[in-house]
Amino acid sequence: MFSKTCEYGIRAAIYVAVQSLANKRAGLKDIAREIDSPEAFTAKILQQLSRTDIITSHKGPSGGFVIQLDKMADIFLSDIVLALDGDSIFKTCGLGLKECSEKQPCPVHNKFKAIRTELKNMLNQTNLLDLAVGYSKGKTYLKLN
Amino acid sequence: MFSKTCEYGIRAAIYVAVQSLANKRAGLKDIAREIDSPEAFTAKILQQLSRTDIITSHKGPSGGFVIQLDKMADIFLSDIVLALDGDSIFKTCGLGLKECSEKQPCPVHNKFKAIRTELKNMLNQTNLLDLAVGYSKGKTYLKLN
DNA sequence: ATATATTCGGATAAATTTGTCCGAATTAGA
DNA sequence: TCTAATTCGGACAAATTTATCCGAATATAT
Repeated sequence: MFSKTCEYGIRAAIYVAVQSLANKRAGLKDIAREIDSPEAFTAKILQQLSRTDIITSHKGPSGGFVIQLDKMADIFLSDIVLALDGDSIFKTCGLGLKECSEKQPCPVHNKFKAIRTELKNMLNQTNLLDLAVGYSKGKTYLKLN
Repeated sequence: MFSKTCEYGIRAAIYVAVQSLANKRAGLKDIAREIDSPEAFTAKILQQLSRTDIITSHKGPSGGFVIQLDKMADIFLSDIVLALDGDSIFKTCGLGLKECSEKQPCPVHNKFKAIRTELKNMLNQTNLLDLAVGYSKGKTYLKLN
């Protein structure tokens, strides 16, 4: 469904959000440990999320990553997916046709459209604040225990 | 969503079904041309579909690939996906957690579950016969024109 | 029987994704 | 100001997916 980049990215963003809610900066090492992801690779992903203004980074001692509290409810999964995987999951034909449209549909065009619409809606409606709160309450997990 | 292997595989299977409905064998070259796929790669995929008994192959002159007419309505997209991509799309956690379950759900577990269920249902309900008939009627396309 | 057209299967190559390494830049704190 | 902790950015490496090549096996038709 999503690339590894995107999977790690979403998990990292949730963890950063959680820490931000507690007014703490999240450092790379902590993040990688808490979401069980490769550190250097995660660093790259955090950079991307930083460049796309989803998270804020701070260099130097006691540096780390933060998500602005007032933005948190307005950052949706779709924003993260778009930043990391691009819009292919929202647009690309299920059978890989370069041109697939109402006028020239692939054999599964309409059946896929329905599911993609649901996926799109879900990603557009799920924000980081809710995900972070759920995790903080111990209801969800970001790695296996 | 699907791998290239699976995209080509579904398109190839539909084309073979179409030819089978017209009581013709579909040769590799024809298939690759008509679905716009790399020939040698498509050959590998057809082999896999043959080994998993989704299509039948015939060697030698005027050989090629066929789908039994009486099986066609009972071959579903899910069968092809399973044969080529395995069951990961049906099972794997949306955020890549190795253990993700009701007891220990990732933050998007339930939201993904709903969509995956719809996808699963769709793949389980869509058979090759219907797809082939739609294509034969000129309603759908397997490559860009 | 022989020639020919085809699929089969193994090895290999190219492209992409995933992941690592390391020095540079930055910044907080002593 | 100096040191140390951190992110940044570029180059590189490994793994996986996608794709190609070619000889072997097989079957048709002459």
